[in-house]
Amino acid sequence: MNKEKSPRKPTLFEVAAHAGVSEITASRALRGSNVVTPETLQKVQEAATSLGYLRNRLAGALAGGPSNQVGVILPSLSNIVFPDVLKGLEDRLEHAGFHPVLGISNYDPEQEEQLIRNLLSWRPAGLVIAPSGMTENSRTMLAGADLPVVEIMDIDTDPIDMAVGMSHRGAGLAMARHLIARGYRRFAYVGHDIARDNRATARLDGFTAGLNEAGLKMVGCVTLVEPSSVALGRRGLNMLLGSDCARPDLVYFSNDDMAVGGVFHCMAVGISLPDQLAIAGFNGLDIGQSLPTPLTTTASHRARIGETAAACVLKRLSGEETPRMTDVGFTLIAGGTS
Amino acid sequence: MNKEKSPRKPTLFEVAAHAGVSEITASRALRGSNVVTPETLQKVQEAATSLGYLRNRLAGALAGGPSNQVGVILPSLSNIVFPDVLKGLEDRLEHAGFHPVLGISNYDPEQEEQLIRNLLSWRPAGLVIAPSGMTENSRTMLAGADLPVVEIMDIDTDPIDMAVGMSHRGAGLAMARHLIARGYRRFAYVGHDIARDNRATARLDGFTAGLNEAGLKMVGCVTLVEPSSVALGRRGLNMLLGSDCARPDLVYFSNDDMAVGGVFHCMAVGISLPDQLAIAGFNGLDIGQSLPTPLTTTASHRARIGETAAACVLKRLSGEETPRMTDVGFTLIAGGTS
DNA sequence: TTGAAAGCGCTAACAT
DNA sequence: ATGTTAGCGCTTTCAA
Repeated sequence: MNKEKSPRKPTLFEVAAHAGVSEITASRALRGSNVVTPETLQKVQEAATSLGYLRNRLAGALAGGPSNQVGVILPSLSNIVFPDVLKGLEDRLEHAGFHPVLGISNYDPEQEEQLIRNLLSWRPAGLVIAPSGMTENSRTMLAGADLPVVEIMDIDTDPIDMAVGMSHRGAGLAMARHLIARGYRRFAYVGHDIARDNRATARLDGFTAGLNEAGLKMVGCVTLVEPSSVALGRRGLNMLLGSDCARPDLVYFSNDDMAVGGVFHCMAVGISLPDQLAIAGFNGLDIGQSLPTPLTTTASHRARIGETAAACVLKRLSGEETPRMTDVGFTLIAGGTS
Repeated sequence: MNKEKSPRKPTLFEVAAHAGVSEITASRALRGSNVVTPETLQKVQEAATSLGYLRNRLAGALAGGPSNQVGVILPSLSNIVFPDVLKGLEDRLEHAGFHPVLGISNYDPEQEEQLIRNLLSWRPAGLVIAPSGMTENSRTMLAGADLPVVEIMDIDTDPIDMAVGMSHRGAGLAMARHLIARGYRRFAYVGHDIARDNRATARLDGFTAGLNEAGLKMVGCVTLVEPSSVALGRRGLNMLLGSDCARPDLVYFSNDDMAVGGVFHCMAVGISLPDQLAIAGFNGLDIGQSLPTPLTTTASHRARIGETAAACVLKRLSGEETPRMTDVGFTLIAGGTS
């Protein structure tokens, strides 16, 4: 396969020759311009099909035509959160015939900078990024690149161009207030590698602020320097309860994966929820809501963030006005684990 | 932002002029050719930095330079399976400075064909695809495109160029044999939208074949025409047990998401696992293994499939020999739910 | 080690 | 409605 030296792919020139028109007419026809007559359109289409012509967008974009590529930089694909965002993005982009060109930064500003440089070198139509501590260079490149740039997930900081997301600090704060109103007083926290995930940090900040408002503070805290997972949450809760801190009445987890792990730990060792211990998470994943007792959590609208970000790029490209900030909000879910 | 008419980005020509060399020398320097002297290299790099030069790979690729884009077509991003594959792919590609350009086919052959056409029009260096019933046109385009093409997930059919995956039929068969050896006899199945997911179908085929070997057949079967999810598995098991089929002693689910839903249903209604009912899934997800009772399942090596596929593309590009078929295998996990 | 020439395949701009 | 001209910014020969 692919061994015989290919007889060079037909170009627009060949197609035009076969159809008996000029190159530019063939180009217009194939791109669906409405100035070509139906007859020429058909001739060109037939020529293209019979020759097996395949458009070369490299040349098209270089010559000043539009690109349909959108750079997308995400910190990770390890849990379902960013795939959900990507799904929303892809969905909306695909409807417009656009494609995401993907880069994963691993929460590393240096890698992120490298990715930005790399992706921009393809002259994409737009860029969507879930920032991981952008460097000065990163900001400069994006600000100077003259394309729509959407920073996603968080709206707690000022964006270079546009931002779509929610306030993670606000989510933590709302959850704290909700739980305090329900009567909980002795709070503990189980988190994952928080140094790199500043959105989790923002939630914890907000949560802590909520406790402070009521004159409370954490009675215990376990942070494990690993990526979040169900297994890690299970282990984390086990550590927390084994430590000599005051027995908490509610444990706030850095996200739902972790919280589900906490629920499983309780099931395994016979702690009854929510009487003996209450649990809250963040994200509103399917898995948490399908538990025998649905998880108390905050639903983040991940797919909607992706869709909205894509919409912002597309709108800007079509010359429409776009909001600088879009808050997709969050939804507190008062489940059965609290 | 982005409003002032941009003063046109500096091109290689500007960089070369600043460095006092020719365009081609600047090009060679910036691409890390080892024929330029260290002095010229430095001059060029300085010029590039001071001008804020950003390489244009559109032009580079059009002029015959290499592309570092790899088309990736997946059927879905809705559960963690394909993101895991994508993660493996991205990881390996990124190390080589390559980027996936993504398309989601939604298990639809027509969309898939459109995506192939679209992605190929960017003249990527390679293409990785989890096929969803490729059309004749799709096969023709891929066979004629003269680039490395890797079909992933399944190795039960003959690939156009290369294939990386596992035998889903074999996985179903192995699970059936294992369970029969453990003494189970009354099997039922709960599945999701199987018409579109032919890998799930292949597993079921294999599983059924295993039953046949032992002179057994399914005592019950529920198939719900929706994407798989924990919630759906829970619902599916509820329906199965409410139907008038013979009471099964083991339920095989179309995947782990579904199976975990089944486990949750049992927990909720007080069916004890595995005494009253046994459950088996497929994929070996973290969530299943973190259950109070770890799930019996077959681990698929998803990230490894992605990594291997990327490696195949990269190898082929560097002129090395590549295997036509790579079987990454699967691992049966005898958990506590059976 | 460096450079000059020639194009990659297409599209915008300006005719006609 | 169609065509002509002139590049887009780079890299591959081929030469010096």
